[in-house]
Parts: sequence; C-alpha cells; structure tokens
Amino acid sequence: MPETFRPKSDFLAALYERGFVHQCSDPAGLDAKAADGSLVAYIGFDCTAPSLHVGSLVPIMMLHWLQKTGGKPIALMGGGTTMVGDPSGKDETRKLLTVAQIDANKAGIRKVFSRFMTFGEGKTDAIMPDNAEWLVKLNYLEFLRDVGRHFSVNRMLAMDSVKLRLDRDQELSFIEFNYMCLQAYDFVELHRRYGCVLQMGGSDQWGNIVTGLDLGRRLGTAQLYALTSPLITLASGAKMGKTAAGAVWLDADLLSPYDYWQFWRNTEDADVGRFLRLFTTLPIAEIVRLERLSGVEINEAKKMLANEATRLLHGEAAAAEAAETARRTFEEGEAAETLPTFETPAADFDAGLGVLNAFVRVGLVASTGEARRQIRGGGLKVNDEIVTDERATLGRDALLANGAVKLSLGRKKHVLLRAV
RNA sequence: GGGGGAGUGUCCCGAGCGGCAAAGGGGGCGGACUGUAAAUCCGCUGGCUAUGCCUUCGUAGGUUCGAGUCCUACCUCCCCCA
Repeated sequence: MPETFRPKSDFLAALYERGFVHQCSDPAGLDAKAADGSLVAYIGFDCTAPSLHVGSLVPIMMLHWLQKTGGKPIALMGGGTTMVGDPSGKDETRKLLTVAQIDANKAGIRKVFSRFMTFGEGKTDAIMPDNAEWLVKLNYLEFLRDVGRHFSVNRMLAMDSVKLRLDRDQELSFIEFNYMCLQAYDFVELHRRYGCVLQMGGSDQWGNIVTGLDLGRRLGTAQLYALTSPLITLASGAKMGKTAAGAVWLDADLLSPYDYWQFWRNTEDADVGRFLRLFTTLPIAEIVRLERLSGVEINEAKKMLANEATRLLHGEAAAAEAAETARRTFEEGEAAETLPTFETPAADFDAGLGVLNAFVRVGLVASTGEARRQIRGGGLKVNDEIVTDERATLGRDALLANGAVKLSLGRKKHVLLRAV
C-alpha cells in the first residue's frame, strides 16, 4: 500500500492490503465514494471458454470484497462483446465464436459466481446482466452518431492494445478495433441502469476501462472510476494457472475439487503469502502468521491455502474431502477411496488387463507409447509397486481390498481403477 | 497490379547437401535431491495389435529407387515498388 494513501473505506482498505490494486484512476475520490457505502462496481467476463479458470479468480474476489464491504457487485457477462473479441493482451486475432458457443460458455461461467457472492434484488445483492441485452440491438448509425463521435481514433491508435499490433505488423481487424468502444459503452450503460461508477479488471484492461471513463465524462455521467489488479504470476516467473494438463478450471466437471485442492497445495513457497491474501478470506493477521512459517512448516500454510481456496469454490464438504484424500494418500500412503476413480468391467481383470492400456484408460498417460516411456523412466506404479514390465497384466489378484487397483504416475498423481 | 520472402514434429520457437521419425532450445512429463516447494542434475517428449508396421514438414499434383529438401499450381502471412 502506498505510504501516501491510507484508504478510509473498508473496500479499498481490503483491496490494497490484500494486493489487488495495480492501478486506480483516482484512489482518493473512489475511497470517498466507497466510504459512503453505496458503491456499485462491475467487472466484465468474456464468454470465450466453457468455464472460468483461476486467472479469473482475482476479479471475482474483488467483487466478493466489494459485497462484503457493503457495495453492490455487477458481474457482467460479455455475451455481446464476446461476439467481437478483445484484442487486449492478445498478439493474434481471436477466432470468432458462434453465438451458440457463446451461449453455452456463458451457461458454464454463470455457475461459479454464486459461490463467491449473493445474488438477488437487494441493495447490496449482486446482479449478472449480459451486455448482449443492449449491444445486440444497437443501431449502427445511431451508435456512431451518439457514441462514436466521442472516440478519437488518434487516441485509440496510441493505446497499448492497438499499438502492440501495429508495431509488430500484426493484423488488427476492424471488428477488434471496435471492442474498446463497446466496452466503454457498457460502462456508461451500466451507470445509467444501475448507477455503476467503478469498473475493475486485470491490468490489461486499463486502456479499455479508461476509455469508458472518458466516454462517461463526454456523455455527462457522474464521475466514473477505474481500478485494475496486477497480472498474477508465479514467483518463478511463469504464468499462473497454466499447466500441461490444461487450465485450472473452476468448474468441478472440468477439474475435480481434489485436483483443485492439489493445485493450491503445490504452490511455490515464495507465493504462499501473496496467494493467501488474494485467494482466501482469512484475516490478514492469520495470513501474516502463516507466511512466516519456514522450511517444512510452510506446508501447513499451503494446506490452509488449499483448504480455504477449495472451500470458497466448491464448499466446505468438498474441501474437507479433498484434504482428507490428500492426507491419506500422501501422509499415510494408502489408497483412499475418494481418489479419482474409474471403472472397468470385472471381466477385464479375469482376462488380464494390460498395464499399458490400464494407464491409458484412466487418462494418466495419453498413449501406450507414453506409457512405455514412463515405464522406462520408472514413472508408473501399480499399487505402489514400480512397473518394470511393459507386458505385465493386471489380474484379479491386483485388486486391493476395496475392489480397485491404485495406478500412479509419478509421486503425485494417483487414481483408482475399480472392477464392476 | 509488379518484385521478393516465409509457412517444419497439431504447445511454442527454430535448424534441416535428395536417404529423415527429422538438429537445437523453450515448455511439459518422469527420475534423483527435498517438504506434495524452489533451485540444480539426469532421462523422455509422433501413433500402433511393436525387433515390425502406419502417419507426419501450408494444400494438391509431378520428377525420382527414394522428397521436408527439386518442379508446377493453389492457399495463407510478411516485406518492397505502384
């Protein structure tokens, strides 16, 4: 938190002390606005994927804190803007999605929000409009005359998102060039409809958001504010949330609560404190205590992080189960019943199931070829025994007391294959 | 419209005299060391019913015993001139 600025409002105080603030157009002005307890703010979410992933958690948490400190969050679905595609931070043109894809994605994304905030009709209840509501029916000529005339192409060309493409001689289509105009218009529209005065987003959204402030001023809205969060990277420099296994999805169908818990449990030491602030709601004093742990002890902090983050997203029961599964798997070394489980007909075991295919079937490896390679590298285990023979088969005698075999890839990935 | 250049292992970047399942790097995965961490070191990084077979170098043809490599057409992207 900057020495020169001590927020008086609970909202900004929370955001600053937890590390959510990268840039803010007018901290003092916004603070005053937030302090009187009527702050309405929005964040837009594109519908480009079937679910949100951890990267979106930062903005979601900002809305969470907004509501918790007496404000009204608006989670804007980008059903309309996704039809256009945001060029910000992208060095290539986005593929245009069909309306059907967008709708399907939107449905998947919606689910997550209710876990982080309360929706309803009340003063501080969150709402979730879709900008398709007003963007789809915009009349091109009217839009140009009423809104378009306020945009300076000179200034748009100077924006980072545009300049980057131009400097690199990379194509920037007209449709993408329009994106920021639509987003700016969203902001004004949300101000008119809901009295929204603050737009938040990732740091790559700064230009788009400020364009909205500017448009608001020209169209005579009240003072609008912009606030962006830093891009969250790992201490080791990598982008967060992108593993080879794919994105860390927030949808339980795409990434199980157990795997989600594991994702947080494996946080790098140097990131623990920062992540506890950003991704849990633990009191700062508690976080300070946890992040001071060193050596082996910091694992306690990581478990806390995993528990809290999983609890927020998937609920108390799922978090407790994931924690227990992890404890039994890693600390007791047993095959917990609650490990991710796959089923196969018992007859397969009677006939003798090839190890190679067994590992492919549960998705631990992508092909029998990869299975062979992993065996050569000593990476596969059946019931905790390293597999040495590619041609080994699993018979009924491989089944443990619980009627399943435990298959492992490396030390961390374990699943059960159950005979049914 | 004219001239020049480029598209390589479906993660990315990038070498590639006509014998190539194709150098190297990043990333990723696995192993060792640890604490389910980081750093470091080592191995692997097309598919299969596997001592062999099949499919890969923008697309489609052609030359050749043999084509990522040569020829033709087409597609896409970039640069220069108009």
